Amino acid sequence: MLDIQLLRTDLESVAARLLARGFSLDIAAFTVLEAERKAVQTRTQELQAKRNATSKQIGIAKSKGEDASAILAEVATLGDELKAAEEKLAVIQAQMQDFLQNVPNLPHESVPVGRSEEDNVEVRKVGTPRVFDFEVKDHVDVGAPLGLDFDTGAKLTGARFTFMKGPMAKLHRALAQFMLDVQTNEHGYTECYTPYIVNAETLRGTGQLPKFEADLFAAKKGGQEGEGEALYLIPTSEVTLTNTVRDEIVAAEDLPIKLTGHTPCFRSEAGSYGRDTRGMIRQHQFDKVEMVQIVHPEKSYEALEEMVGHAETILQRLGLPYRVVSLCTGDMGFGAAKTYDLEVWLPAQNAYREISSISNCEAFQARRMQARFRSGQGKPELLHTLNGSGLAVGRTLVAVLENYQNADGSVTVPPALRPYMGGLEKLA
RNA sequence: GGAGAGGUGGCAGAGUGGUCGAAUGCGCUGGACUCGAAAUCCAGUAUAGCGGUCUCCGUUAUCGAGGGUUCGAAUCCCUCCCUCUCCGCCA
Repeated sequence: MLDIQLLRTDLESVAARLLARGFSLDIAAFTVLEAERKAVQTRTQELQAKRNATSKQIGIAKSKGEDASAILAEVATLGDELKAAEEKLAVIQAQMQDFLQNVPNLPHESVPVGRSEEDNVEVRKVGTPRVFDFEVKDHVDVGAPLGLDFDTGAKLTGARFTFMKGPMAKLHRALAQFMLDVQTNEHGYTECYTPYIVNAETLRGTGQLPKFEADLFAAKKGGQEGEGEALYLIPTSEVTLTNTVRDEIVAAEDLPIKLTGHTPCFRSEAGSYGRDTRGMIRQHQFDKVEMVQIVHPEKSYEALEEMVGHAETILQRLGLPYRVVSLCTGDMGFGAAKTYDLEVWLPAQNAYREISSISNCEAFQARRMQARFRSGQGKPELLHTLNGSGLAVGRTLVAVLENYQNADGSVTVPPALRPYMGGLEKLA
């Protein structure tokens, strides 16, 4: 959520900056709503003040044993107008809230301007794609004999669910543990175990709601019909890790807060049908090791670069070639002020594919969450929040299978993972 | 799932219709005392919003959340959420 103060004072330039990311701010609607708000709020508060003052006098009169009926008659006429004004104000404020909740974050000045993926800017390329002396198979074909089973996933649940067995399941677990160990032991993140099901307020905090409900899975208690608050499966543990500071005022000394966790992620991704239908690139359920940092506003861009490095470490240790891309204004997510994607080399696709996305949301989420910090005797200030994958486990598995495949159908275990695989060097 | 008790400021805890944004204690900040410290004393100490003559003044809202009764609600009524204790069940 943007600072409404900014919209009031600098509407035109906010609109211009949002246009760069393809969002057209309804200036007229805002202006009308804001004018109405001001008039109704002022009037409402006048009436409330009058009511409060009069009621107080009634109290004083009665306590002295005086007759209060004259004052009582005076305030009696206030009721209807006050009630109408309060109701109208509530409607306007709800409309304003709804308006603000649907406006995306402002892009940072360093973000390249562009319309789509095409306009993203490559920052650096690391590692050299391996040259194969045989015809490479994609991860579906490499994985099948090793326990990567899409048919069973489809039988149990439906399309875009995967079942893994034997070496595949073990490799998957090894990857997650390796990532978690690096982030906690070497990069200073605190390991967390979080709920996989959250309430709507939590999703509003990080910006998935109200705008992106169609991308989520909802859950209800067995046998329950409609009643009760809706709960949702987390689409990423950014949601749970970031919301730990919702409605909190943390001490400045406790910053930065660095959290990590390994969780499944559930995404219905309505609208992505037809894309990446083969294999486990795009699933309704996948695992991810997430990094979240909650920092002082002045430190957030420093933290962003640092987090990109934390994610890169994983790829480097696994010996996977990748590139770092700075997303353009048109390709960034709703809450991000700046985003870097890490794209890993997939030989079967002969392309780099997204494996991590690291964003600085500045105060966008913090404002929604009322997540603040206080230094000394100062006023509470909004924090900055950052999140990034370190990394997506499923896609990393895909990358390992494709990059480490051998002519005989076996897959070499990257040395970094061997301690997690009982020293195993090859999957066959 | 059954029975009961609760949710009040940074914390503890009082307040069952009226000058209550809320006693008191602790904590914290400033000051006095002191060579300095402790102790003691004095003062201050929530958040958000709105308006203005905008380092200040005025005003509104907030006592788990939402609704209701009332001129007036922390206090009464309804719904929901959460916590605790005991029993049951379960991993």
